[in-house]
Amino acid sequence: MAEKFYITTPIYYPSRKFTLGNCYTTVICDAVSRFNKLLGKDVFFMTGTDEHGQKIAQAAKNAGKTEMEYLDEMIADAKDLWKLLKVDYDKFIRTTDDYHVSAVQKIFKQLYDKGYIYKSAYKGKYCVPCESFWTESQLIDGKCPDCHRDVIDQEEESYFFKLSEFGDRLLDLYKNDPEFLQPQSRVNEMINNFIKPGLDDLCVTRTSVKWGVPVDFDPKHTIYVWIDALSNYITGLGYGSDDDSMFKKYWPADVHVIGKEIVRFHAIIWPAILMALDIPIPKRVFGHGWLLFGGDKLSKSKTVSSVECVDPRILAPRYTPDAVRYILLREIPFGSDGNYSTELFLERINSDLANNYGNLVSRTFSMLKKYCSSVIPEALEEDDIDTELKQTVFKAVQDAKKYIETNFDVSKALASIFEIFSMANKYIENTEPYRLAKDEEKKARLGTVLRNLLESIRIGTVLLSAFLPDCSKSVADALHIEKYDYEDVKEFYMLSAGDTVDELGILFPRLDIQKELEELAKIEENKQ
RNA sequence: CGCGGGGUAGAGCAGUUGGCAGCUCGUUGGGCUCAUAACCCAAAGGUCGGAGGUUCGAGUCCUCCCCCCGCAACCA
Repeated sequence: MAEKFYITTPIYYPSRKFTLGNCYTTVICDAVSRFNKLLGKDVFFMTGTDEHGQKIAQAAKNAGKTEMEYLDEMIADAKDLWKLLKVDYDKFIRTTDDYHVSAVQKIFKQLYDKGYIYKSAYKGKYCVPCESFWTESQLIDGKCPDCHRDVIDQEEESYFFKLSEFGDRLLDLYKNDPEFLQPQSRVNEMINNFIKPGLDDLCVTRTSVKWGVPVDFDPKHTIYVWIDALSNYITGLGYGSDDDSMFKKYWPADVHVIGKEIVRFHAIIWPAILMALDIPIPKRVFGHGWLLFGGDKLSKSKTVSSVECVDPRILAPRYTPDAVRYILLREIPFGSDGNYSTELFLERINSDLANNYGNLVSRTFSMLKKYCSSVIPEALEEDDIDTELKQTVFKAVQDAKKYIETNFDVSKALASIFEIFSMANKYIENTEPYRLAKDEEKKARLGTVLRNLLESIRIGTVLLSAFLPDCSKSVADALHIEKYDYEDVKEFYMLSAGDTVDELGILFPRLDIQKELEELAKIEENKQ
């Protein structure tokens, strides 16, 4: 039976439309998911939305809608976005789904029955008009950060989760399984900042927030974000429902991919909840860096400069979904932050997609048509230079797998694949097929060279299918590649000699960057 | 002294256990002509944030200082 692989994005909060930052996390997961499918694994990839809480209720009210009307629209938009970016998830969970709500109530009851949840009082600074609690550190000049009015000390009856009991077990977890939290630099941050000073119990219900899952045995309490949202990773598999076969099959998760801002919740609170429930903890938590936009985090809370156009809904149709996926997957180094700018995006399209990959495919197909009537030739010989090409290709194949499997390092994996195309471009220069074509006696050599090029393109393209599904499919279709399988990229000469390849258009037209920047600026102006 | 990350060529970044400072893009020059003014080769460009120290030798180890950025517990 195929090895299983369960990967998740966080569930996003739809209080605003999703940004490129949400796309980043999701596209990483999609690429890792697709790559593991390529490796033959039984993959389950889940994403979704966290739909409860004050801000959703407020956003719905502002829009003059009921919560569900508001949410259904936001979720439709989110799903359109994932479709646009070719995100091939297996399940989309909404925390308003019935099975999730009832499972969360069961989880809450289980924790309560086991003695991990108790009733007490939450003390905090309360803003009456905003109906919100704030911490000391959130206050601005001692006033409410939202409306800037005075806050009062207020107590509220609440249930608490005994997080404080799990410090030692969490330390053991990090110690015994150093791979658990990636990148590992975050482990120290967790230990020094949170565990060493001592964990406090966690307030897990609110009476002041109505839009949420009620505690079934004490309905004036609403289950607050932690237990509701984090549980999605297991309720989405049917945990706490009548049919938990998916849970049995796929849990524990192979990886939760998250942004670094929520590492704490996934490396401390979530494992503690699972420990309390006697459920195995996920194998890995990967906290990726941020897409920085002119030095700032590309978040929904900060306004994006109007000169720059960063809406994936505009970029993907204009420059292809693959191009958007490429910049997201390639530009951010493993575990740290990466810079995004429109200029960089356009330059990457030109240098990597158009010049390197697109042009390689274009010139190879063109020569094949001119010199071989588009018929795939046999490779009848092997020179040193051919061996060198093959070695580079095989190394890239291994490296791509290694980077994905050990670190989810999509950026380096993609760089490895592009090594193949760079090498193939050099190979053309060094073998000069256009010169061989002029000499009838060198026909066999010409055939070998073109065949080796086609095979390199085939291998690179199949690997690329995990990252850039559209352009790779065009190339694969033209070459009549039917199945995408990692086993097939470990060998040369898998294409059928004598088969005729199809015509293939330009994959990525070269862009005039100045002109595009001006065009995008115009689009941005018209939007306002 | 709260914790952590970072300061390396015009830009974005790599630099393993200390051993000739690298990569990509851009720039400049040359080559090729199959190709999307693409491709290939070469060159220019860095006092590795600053000051001390250890060492035969420090981007790398130690000390101090400066600058940038996150986190700091209930912000989804």
